[in-house]
Amino acid sequence: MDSAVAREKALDAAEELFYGRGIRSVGMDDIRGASGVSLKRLYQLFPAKEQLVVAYLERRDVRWRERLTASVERHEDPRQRIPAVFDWLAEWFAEDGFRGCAWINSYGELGATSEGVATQVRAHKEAFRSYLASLVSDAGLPGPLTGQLFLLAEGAMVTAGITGSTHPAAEARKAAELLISAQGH
Amino acid sequence: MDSAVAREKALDAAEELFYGRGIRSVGMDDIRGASGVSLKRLYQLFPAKEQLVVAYLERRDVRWRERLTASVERHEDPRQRIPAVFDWLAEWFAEDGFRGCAWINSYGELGATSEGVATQVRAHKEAFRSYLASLVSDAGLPGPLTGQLFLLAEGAMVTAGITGSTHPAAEARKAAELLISAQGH
DNA sequence: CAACAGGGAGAACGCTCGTTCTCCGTGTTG
DNA sequence: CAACACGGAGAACGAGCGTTCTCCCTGTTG
Repeated sequence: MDSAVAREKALDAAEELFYGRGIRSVGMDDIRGASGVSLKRLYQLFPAKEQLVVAYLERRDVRWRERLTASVERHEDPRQRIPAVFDWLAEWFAEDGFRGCAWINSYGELGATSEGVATQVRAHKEAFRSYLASLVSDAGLPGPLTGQLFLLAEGAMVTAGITGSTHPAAEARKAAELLISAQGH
Repeated sequence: MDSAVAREKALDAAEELFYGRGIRSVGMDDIRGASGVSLKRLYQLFPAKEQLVVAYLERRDVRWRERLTASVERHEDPRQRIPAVFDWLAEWFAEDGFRGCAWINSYGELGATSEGVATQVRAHKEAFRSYLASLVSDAGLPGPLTGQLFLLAEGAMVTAGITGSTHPAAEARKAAELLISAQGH
């Protein structure tokens, strides 16, 4: 088995297990069992568990933002792209096995003890925020709206994760529209 | 040492350590060391670690909501009470050792594996939401505003926790005011 | 064929941790 | 004083886990 393939299999298993059960409750042996990648190979690819965790967060970040932008950019009109963010959140919340935001969860679990994890989480949130900023700017809306939309999105993710409902996405979308029409020129 | 006193000391230590470092990274022996309550006594008071965790979240919930309401209710005018929620969040975020919302963090860490913790978290968030609902209703504002304010507050807590800044509270307050004037009659 | 590099299975190691147990000292009660 | 309940200190136990090591098989190279 190719080294790149083993790496992907390991990350697939890591993503499913870490996201579904939390990071500390998943052992390296669980990763081996779920991925079929031997411990020896796992430790060649990721010399310590923390590096596997960071790699999991990194790959998920890339994919998550790709999915978001692909969905949002189906709309040509920059004014429609902001509500589309919340529509995509609703789709995400409805997925099987949704358990909240992987980065918020990881931060709650390891933010205080793992610098690598904390850094990944901050980078992901910063990237999301700056994507929102670009949407706000492209729509000709005032910059301070960005932070407000960001808070609504974060609140929706947390609340959907805790309650298991998709409704926060619609609530946040509605609030976003009101904020836009209150502040758009 | 009185049993009630030992219980409070144990909970004091639990609160400081669990909140500051995460729950799984704190051992019962750490609690003993920080509280001065022997292991024997700890296990008399809380037959398993999970029960100590739940008791920590319960006591913190009561105190957190007391502090919030005490601060909010210094304002007589029901219209001023909603912004006051966000002002109090700003004070909370500025406290030494602030590391985000204890319930969101606990949920990220243990929500998937501990039913007791998940239940506590949902109860706390439900209580907070229904307090907001009462403020909205007392101010004569439309019910759907509640969910929007709730999302702003949750987003602010998460973001303040991750970034270490108090600014999300002010952003959320500003957004809340705009939503109120957009929807107030 | 001979030598060897690579990798798999899984045992082993060392540490942490939740929980329980042992031993001992102290204070109280009759 | 005698008997005993209570609680503290900390050892002990058993499980889980991150990480490494051993042993063996297989395929490749000269």
